[in-house]
Amino acid sequence: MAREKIKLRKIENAAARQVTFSKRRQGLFKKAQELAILCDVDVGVIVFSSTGKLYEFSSQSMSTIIEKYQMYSNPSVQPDQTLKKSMVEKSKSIIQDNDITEATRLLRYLKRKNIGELTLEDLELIENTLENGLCRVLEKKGEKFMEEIRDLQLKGEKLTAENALLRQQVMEITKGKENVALPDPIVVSQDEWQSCWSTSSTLNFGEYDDNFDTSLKLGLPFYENGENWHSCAL
Amino acid sequence: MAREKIKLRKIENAAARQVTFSKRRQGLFKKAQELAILCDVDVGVIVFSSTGKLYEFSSQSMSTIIEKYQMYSNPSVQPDQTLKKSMVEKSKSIIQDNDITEATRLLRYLKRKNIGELTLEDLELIENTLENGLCRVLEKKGEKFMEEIRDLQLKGEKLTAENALLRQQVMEITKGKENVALPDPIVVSQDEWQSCWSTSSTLNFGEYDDNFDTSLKLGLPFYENGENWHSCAL
DNA sequence: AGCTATTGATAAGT
DNA sequence: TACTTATCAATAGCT
Repeated sequence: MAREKIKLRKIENAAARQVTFSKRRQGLFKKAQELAILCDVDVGVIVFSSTGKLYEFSSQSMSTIIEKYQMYSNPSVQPDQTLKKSMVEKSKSIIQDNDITEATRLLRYLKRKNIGELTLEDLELIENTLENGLCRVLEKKGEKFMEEIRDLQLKGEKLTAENALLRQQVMEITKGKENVALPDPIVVSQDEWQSCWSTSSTLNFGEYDDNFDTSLKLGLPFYENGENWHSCAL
Repeated sequence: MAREKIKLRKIENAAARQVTFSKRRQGLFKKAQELAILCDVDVGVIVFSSTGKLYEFSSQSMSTIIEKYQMYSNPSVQPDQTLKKSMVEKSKSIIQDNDITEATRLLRYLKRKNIGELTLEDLELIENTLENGLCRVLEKKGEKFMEEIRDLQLKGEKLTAENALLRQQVMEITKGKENVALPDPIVVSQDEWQSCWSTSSTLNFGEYDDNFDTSLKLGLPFYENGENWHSCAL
């Protein structure tokens, strides 16, 4: 945000990176401070430099904030019984979301139509779809998806933790009591749990991608090699 | 920083304060994100609204950062062991899929360009994108996402079942032995588990999104409006 | 939710 | 390392 726009990616020059780190860290803390005061909220910011050094800002005490955070994200509750059967159904209905369906239908229509035959109406339809439908919907979907996944992750963590605790209890109780017959617990190993992510890595279309538009905000040219794209203001 | 300068003190008007809170919270998270990427550092931000609602951003997993923080400020305490920390990262990479990025970049461009100015070349590009990229990719992406979620669900079910079994074991063993002292298990209730579909409770970034689109399908790239790692890329 | 006039943050340069 | 300044980015007040 200054003499030149910079791309949102790791600054390679170490010195420059250090300078930027100082400046932006200050800026971030200032913003946090302002947010806390203006809006009367609690804010905590933790930064670990690449060398492992800790920088922090908090409107109140950091430990208080962390405590609150942990209480919030790890509330202990009541025992459970059944499983969550409705989830799959939920998933299904989710997938056939209306807006997406509409948008996809449009796109399919466009695909069939000869490109030369597109009318202005078609184009406006495209734009409207993109503008009012797809973009926002997809955006929300991305967010929502991430929330769902993170939520599931949290639940999984809790369950795993509880699981470990329970298993430990059983171990302790039965210590030295080989006469106590117990059914083998169904165990989901941590490996298996984690594998649900590593197996899905094959589902990743690309690796970490440098082509990714990391420029700050809008305004970068788009398809830098295609001459007819140069003029576009994203 | 706008039409008028404001004083650095609590905004008295509740409505205005709420609006500012939304805007600046987004801004703060964006700044945090930029700092993390540009300077290759770990950043965690926790915000508690005055109503007690949690908002957070973290470049890695928040629990990792908090662990590090506690280790740093209290080296004697060895924090609990690693759960699936890489999952959030994985999620991020999933969201940053390449094809999607390309396709949505095109759409973003189209959104800005005056519809009348589209050249034939543009139109061909649209078609190609739609034909080869968007539809198929988005579909695939939706599937993948669902797979991820289903996978997590399965793991969760297994864990839940195992927990129930373990708890039963503990109950039986300790039956009539009130002298056996056991820590209370951390339990995730069914309600809570299910609620991960109906609410975005703990990790919700939006404020009053009653019209929030609960449908899910596609995850889209990354970073534009300052939402942390999920956002519109169109 | 969008839209701008302004203020604020900051990348380079000194 | 700190200061300066041209630019880019965030956002306050409105609609």
